[in-house]
Amino acid sequence: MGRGKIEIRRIENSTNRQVTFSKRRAGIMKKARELTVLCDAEVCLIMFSNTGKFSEYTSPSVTVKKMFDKYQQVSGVDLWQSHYERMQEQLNKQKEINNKLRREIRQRMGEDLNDLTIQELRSLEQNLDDSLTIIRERKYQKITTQSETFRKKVNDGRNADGFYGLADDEGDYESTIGLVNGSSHILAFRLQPSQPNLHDGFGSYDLRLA
Amino acid sequence: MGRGKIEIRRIENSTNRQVTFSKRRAGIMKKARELTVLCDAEVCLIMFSNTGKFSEYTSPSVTVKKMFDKYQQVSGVDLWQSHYERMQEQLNKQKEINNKLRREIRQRMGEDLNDLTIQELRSLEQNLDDSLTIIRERKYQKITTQSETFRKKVNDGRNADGFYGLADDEGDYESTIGLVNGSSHILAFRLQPSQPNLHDGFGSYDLRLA
DNA sequence: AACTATTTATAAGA
DNA sequence: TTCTTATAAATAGTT
Repeated sequence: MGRGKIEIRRIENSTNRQVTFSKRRAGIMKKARELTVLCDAEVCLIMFSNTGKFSEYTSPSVTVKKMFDKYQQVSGVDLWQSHYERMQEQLNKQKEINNKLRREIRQRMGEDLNDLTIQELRSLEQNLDDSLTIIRERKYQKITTQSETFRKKVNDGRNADGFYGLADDEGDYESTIGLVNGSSHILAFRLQPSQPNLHDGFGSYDLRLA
Repeated sequence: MGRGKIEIRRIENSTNRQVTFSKRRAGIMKKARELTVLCDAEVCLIMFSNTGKFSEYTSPSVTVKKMFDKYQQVSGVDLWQSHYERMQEQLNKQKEINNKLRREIRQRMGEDLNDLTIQELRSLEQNLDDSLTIIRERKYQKITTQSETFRKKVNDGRNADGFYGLADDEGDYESTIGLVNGSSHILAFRLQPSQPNLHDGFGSYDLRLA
């Protein structure tokens, strides 16, 4: 459609090619626009010239992103795949680590011990024994500090009529603990009071489900 | 360009609209193809008809995905963002859970106890004490079973010349355990021998780094 | 960037 | 749908 017929093959003259691109780009964009309006269609046209120049037309009713999403749906091609897979892999690794940590904790609670060898059981026992020593020490240390503080407070105040020994204070704490323990939830002693939003749909903290 | 001139406005007759879509779709695709060849351009054309029928043309030198990637680069629009963010969020949640689990384990090892109240310390202590009881029980049970098996094996064989008591068997296991313990790595008792590929770049099992 | 001879696309009809 | 064809539209080559 012009002064002469042309073969559909690459235009070797660079200037000519550029000019033809401009003309035909305008033409095809007009066609896209017309198709959109006449036929109530959704059209997305993206072009890069030889020289990297970018042009696009998208029907007013949609966006490139929407067309893209739609394209994925109908074509079955998952355009995210490479991005998605990489992240999915990371996620799976995290979940795997998660499961191992959960198992670790379960074993430290005396569950899930069947696969352990006697050596491992001994090692675990020793580890727990050592930890228990440290924790007891810490507890006593804290109790002592706190009862000191309490006694000081009481003595400093106007009613210096009592003496609060270590045993009595321990008794007071005992009753407080009653609110916390008794739950069989594995993380009860730490997570339940202070971390309310742990159930996120990816894996709750119920380690028995892991 | 036809028997009569038409206005560029939605064709109300549905059949007509369909027919026109078909014809013009063929036309625009031909144009896209010609533009690709003549001008050495990259073209991506995606269309959905009124009725949801999908058609596309992509220059042979590229793919739809490449075109979209390029589109993102030049347009600045990040087409993956929403997907990416959703996954990133999941990943962060997993990491957070992981950190909590790691802390849980650290505390069960007697570390990171500073933030715990006395009640929590007591609860932890009790929990560890109970667990220890269970683990000891399991260990003795396993040792007994194993020494029974061993004794039976020896007695069943031709040299029924010895009696192996519990203490002796334990002694044997003791020496084997020597290979496992002694490591201060937190998961030594379980993970080191059987899970070699834990260091994945996202966070090693050294809980002290968490 | 305009012009215009010509080719090409397509609206309407069959 | 597909083909036909009169006519509108696009555009190659030119200025």
